Amino acid sequence: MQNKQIPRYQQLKDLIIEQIYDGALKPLQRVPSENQLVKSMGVSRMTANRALKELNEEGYLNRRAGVGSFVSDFRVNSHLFEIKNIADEVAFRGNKHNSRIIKQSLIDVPRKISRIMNIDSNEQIFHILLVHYEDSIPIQIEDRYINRFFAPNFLEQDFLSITPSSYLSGISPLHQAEQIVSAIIPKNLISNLLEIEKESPCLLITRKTWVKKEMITYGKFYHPGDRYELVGHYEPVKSNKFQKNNKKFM
Amino acid sequence: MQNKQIPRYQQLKDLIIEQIYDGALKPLQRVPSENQLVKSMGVSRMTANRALKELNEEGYLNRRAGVGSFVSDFRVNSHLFEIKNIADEVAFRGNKHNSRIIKQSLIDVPRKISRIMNIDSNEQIFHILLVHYEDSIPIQIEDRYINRFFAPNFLEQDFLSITPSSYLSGISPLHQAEQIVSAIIPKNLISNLLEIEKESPCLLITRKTWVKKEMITYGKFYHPGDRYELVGHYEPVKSNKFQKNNKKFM
DNA sequence: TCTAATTTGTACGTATGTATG
DNA sequence: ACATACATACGTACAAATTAG
Repeated sequence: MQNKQIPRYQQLKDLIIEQIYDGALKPLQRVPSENQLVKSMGVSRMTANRALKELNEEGYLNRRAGVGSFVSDFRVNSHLFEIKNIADEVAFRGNKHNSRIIKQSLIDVPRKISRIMNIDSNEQIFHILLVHYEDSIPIQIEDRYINRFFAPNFLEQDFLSITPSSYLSGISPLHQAEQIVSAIIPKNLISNLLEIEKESPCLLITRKTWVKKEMITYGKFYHPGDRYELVGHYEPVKSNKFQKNNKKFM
Repeated sequence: MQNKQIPRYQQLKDLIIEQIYDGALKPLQRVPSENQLVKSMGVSRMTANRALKELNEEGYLNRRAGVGSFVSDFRVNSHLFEIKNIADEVAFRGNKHNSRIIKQSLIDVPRKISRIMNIDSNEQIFHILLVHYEDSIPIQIEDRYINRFFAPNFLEQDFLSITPSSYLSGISPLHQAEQIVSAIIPKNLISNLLEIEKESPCLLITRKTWVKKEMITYGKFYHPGDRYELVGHYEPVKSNKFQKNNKKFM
């Protein structure tokens, strides 16, 4: 612990976050206990406690009294938990999720994608187009481009058994994400795949995700307007009950 | 400080939150300093610090070193800051917001609203229907019901100069909110007011808000699909810079 | 401009309680 | 019963920011 301007607890946090992002600390792996940090880092127990406590609140770690502190399993639910995995959502409603792969290929970067993702246009990129079903009813079309260096084994994945979102967030937790929601009348290809009338409205979610300041995926997610709703529930954190409940999602 | 099961810092927090909700502590008002709490509550400074620190992080208070701790001004931006005020959004984009009031009245509770809001159907309720414009282009229709006991002076408000959202959250901060986003083709009344083609898609946001476990408002917000987007940007809290920046919104 | 007082921010040391294995 | 680890709590100290005089 050296730097003077940055508080020690923050330096500790940054150190651990860095190791998580670098892969030195992997999901579910144990991180040093408070007392170990006291010895190895030369800080007080309260300082170590604050660092680990805040990392827990921010979703990087899970802590259990009497057990220890562990890196969160971002595959289940990342700290960016607003970004939902469609399969989990369906399962949560007690229904059966499955999917149909329309395309899964390595292609030349389309002009538009090249601009959006800032990738050279004579590079190549993974593209996937698939339909998600809830109890055999189409509920989402996923039309997504994936940086090929981020997920080199993308083509070999079986996306019938694991969703692309789940696979991708297993490689590395997201650092940033952006979602834009709009209402549209989709093109014929989309309405056919969703098995809806030609002029029916759809929710279109355009999502960008980043890892280390680099855009990793860009995708469009189409939902039938009458079969899907984005639900948001907000309440202030009033008691530590909330934090404890939250752990169920980790 | 008495109770045994609940931690003292939590009891302190609950006490202050209660006073904010009861109106004993009003927005912008000063709350006791850490040292005052040490004396009056018989807790240690660290415990008082933890309570006030967490209330700050949760948005109830604003704290400044050398100055003190103050109740947040929920009128500007509540801790449920995901619930945006349309006028602020428009202003943020550098455009001019204005609105047109179609209805502003006290009516018998419609059957459907009675069920949703759990209000006796021979009671009365406020109803407002207005169109929000961004640079004179319709951007949102607000169709909202408001519990008349919560906002007794609702009819006397001039909603051309202050939005209903802003007025309502000035009465009391929200305790809970729910938003459901869907894509629809609106009825003629709505498409006329939004000045869009008959079969154009719209984003429909259905919003419920609660204060003290009681539903205070229920409303539908219609946006032209091609003129409005819900944008969400997510990134993990990596440093305390984030918290400091957040204060700008208070 | 300087000083003192107040308030928050950070940090250390210590102690006790609770949960877990 | 015991050791380990986190949770809470008290006491103390100094630094940084701000305000009042």
